Amino acid sequence: MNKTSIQKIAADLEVSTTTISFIINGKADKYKISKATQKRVRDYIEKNNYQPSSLARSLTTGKSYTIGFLAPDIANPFYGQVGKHIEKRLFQAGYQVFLSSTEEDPEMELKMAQSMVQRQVDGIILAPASRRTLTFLRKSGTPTVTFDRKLPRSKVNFVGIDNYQASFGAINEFLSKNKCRNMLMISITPEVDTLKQRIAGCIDAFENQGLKYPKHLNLTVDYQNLEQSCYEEISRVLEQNHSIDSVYFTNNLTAFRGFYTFSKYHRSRLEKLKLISFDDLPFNEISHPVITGIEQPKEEIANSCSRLMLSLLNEKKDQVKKIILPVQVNWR
Amino acid sequence: MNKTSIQKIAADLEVSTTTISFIINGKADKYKISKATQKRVRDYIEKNNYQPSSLARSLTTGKSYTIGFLAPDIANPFYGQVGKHIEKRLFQAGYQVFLSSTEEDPEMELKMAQSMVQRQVDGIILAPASRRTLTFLRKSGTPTVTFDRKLPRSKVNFVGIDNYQASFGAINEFLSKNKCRNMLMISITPEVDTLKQRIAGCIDAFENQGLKYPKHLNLTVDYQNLEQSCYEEISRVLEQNHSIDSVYFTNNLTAFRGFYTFSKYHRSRLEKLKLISFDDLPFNEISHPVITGIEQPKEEIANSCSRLMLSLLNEKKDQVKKIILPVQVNWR
DNA sequence: CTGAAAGCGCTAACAC
DNA sequence: GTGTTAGCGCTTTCAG
Repeated sequence: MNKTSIQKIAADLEVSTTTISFIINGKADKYKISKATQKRVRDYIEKNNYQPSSLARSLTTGKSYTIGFLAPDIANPFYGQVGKHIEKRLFQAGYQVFLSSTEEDPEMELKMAQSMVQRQVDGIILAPASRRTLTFLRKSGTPTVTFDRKLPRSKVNFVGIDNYQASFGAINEFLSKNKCRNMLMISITPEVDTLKQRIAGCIDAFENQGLKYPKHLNLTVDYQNLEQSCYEEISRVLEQNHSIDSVYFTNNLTAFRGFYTFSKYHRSRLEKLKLISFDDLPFNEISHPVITGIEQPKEEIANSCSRLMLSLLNEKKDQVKKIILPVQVNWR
Repeated sequence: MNKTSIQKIAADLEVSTTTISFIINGKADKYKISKATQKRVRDYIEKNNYQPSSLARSLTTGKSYTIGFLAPDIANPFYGQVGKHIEKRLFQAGYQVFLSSTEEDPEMELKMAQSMVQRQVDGIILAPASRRTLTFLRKSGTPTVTFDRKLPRSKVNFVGIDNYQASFGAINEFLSKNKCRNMLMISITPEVDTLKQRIAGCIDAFENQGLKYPKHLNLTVDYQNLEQSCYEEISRVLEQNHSIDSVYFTNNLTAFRGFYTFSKYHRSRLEKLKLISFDDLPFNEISHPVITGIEQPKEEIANSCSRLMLSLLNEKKDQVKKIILPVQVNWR
């Protein structure tokens, strides 16, 4: 059992705790601990499977070498990938990352953030669902990097894309390429700025083409009840409107579930539609029909978040950075 | 900044640390702290945004109320979902879960497990990639629950399915239903027992039907290089063999990537095939053709893991449990 | 080269 | 009802 402690070793080996601490932390040579002592200590550690307590260490040093990662849903391909890459990156830098899903719930998010702060994470990377969390983090003095979502007028480090521009650009080009006019747009409840931006970008792209976006085709489905809600909304619109010629899924959730609905219940309509989605799932490539995808640079986002966090941690400059990365449209 | 401590409050408010500790930990009434004092302390805490240090608390109490979760890949739908549910469950029980991806790498897995033990997690739930990690965990005395993968002859708590039986049952029924004889089987490098069991189940199902499984159709693709490897292996077999009538994807990775390969490069062949996969992705339902899925009860697995862990934590009985859950075949 | 000792923030047995 | 105090396991300054 993990009862070994630095004191015990000290007692058993009749050396002082200092000596052991130095050896464990690679300062043995610096403090010129004799090779013999070093070996004795190392052997003992090896033999007794001793694991130094990070807790105690963190308590003394004030650093825990842990980073919290909060996203709405770790099982979502986008957040999952970003999280995984960040984890890998920071692990290489000596940090352990704690991933958690907030389920898009402000209470939950705040609680988790608090819990992490209490555990003295050195920093937090998050796709914020609520401003309260951010306020809390600022007050607590925790180095924070946000990604994916930018809350209007908040002064906090950010890594992500320009949702408005990305959406505008892609839809603009889409409209030039295809003679589509009646574009169904499917979004989840757009409390988050991200989705509002994407929707606005689309509408403005229509305008830019001298068209007017048909407002009744701007659908919102319920995040908590995606399958059912998709089915109802899509069916409703299809019954009313026979001239839909294209669909814009504004994120990967609506892309999959929306496509699913069409595929299962409105297959005949599907064939004739031009499809485009924000976020690009591997699935987009082999669906029938294929779906053009606006792809976020997940790995780049993860890298930037990691780098930014590390620089925050090391350099302590509290200048706020916004890193905006380009998207890539995969036309199909 | 987070410099407030219980001592500081004590000094400022001229009460003792004990009093504050009791109030924070909900023992105020038990120890009959006066309402007035309680209020003063609570107000102070509120106002100064005081966050008690879990580190210090854990150090004293020996409990950290954290659980580690290790899986090969959090971004994989199966592990991601299981992880997410466990997280939710245990969070309700007052525990925070730390999810991490091991990338199927024994070194990495061990390192992460060690790091977690050093942080004094109260327990670890993992889909083990290597026995070393398990040995380490046993030695360290950390309550451990494994899921998904069972290492032969290891005495450790386990939650999962019977891969052999599930595979056998499904393929057996598949063979009765469909007149298939030439079944391509696609697996990733089956170092893990899980996949070996699934393969064996399939082969025995053939035998059970009085058939002999055509060994050259048992394909193995490279986990690290899935896309390329799938392409090469599948193409190679298809060139040699024109009578393939069905495909068995032995996990969700080969299911998606295998289907992808067929869809992109061998579409014409795909139409005539009967498909079945271990693990059932939402995608299976709307692919063309559809894919029958052997579905693991992800939520049940998560629940059982959580319950088992909690009972380990509370009851301290070290009797080893193996919980085997049934699968469900979604015929399509 | 090594040891003594203070202190990180909190809990809880024991005192008053 | 509230205070005192001894740890929890580690780091690190200061002595020797």
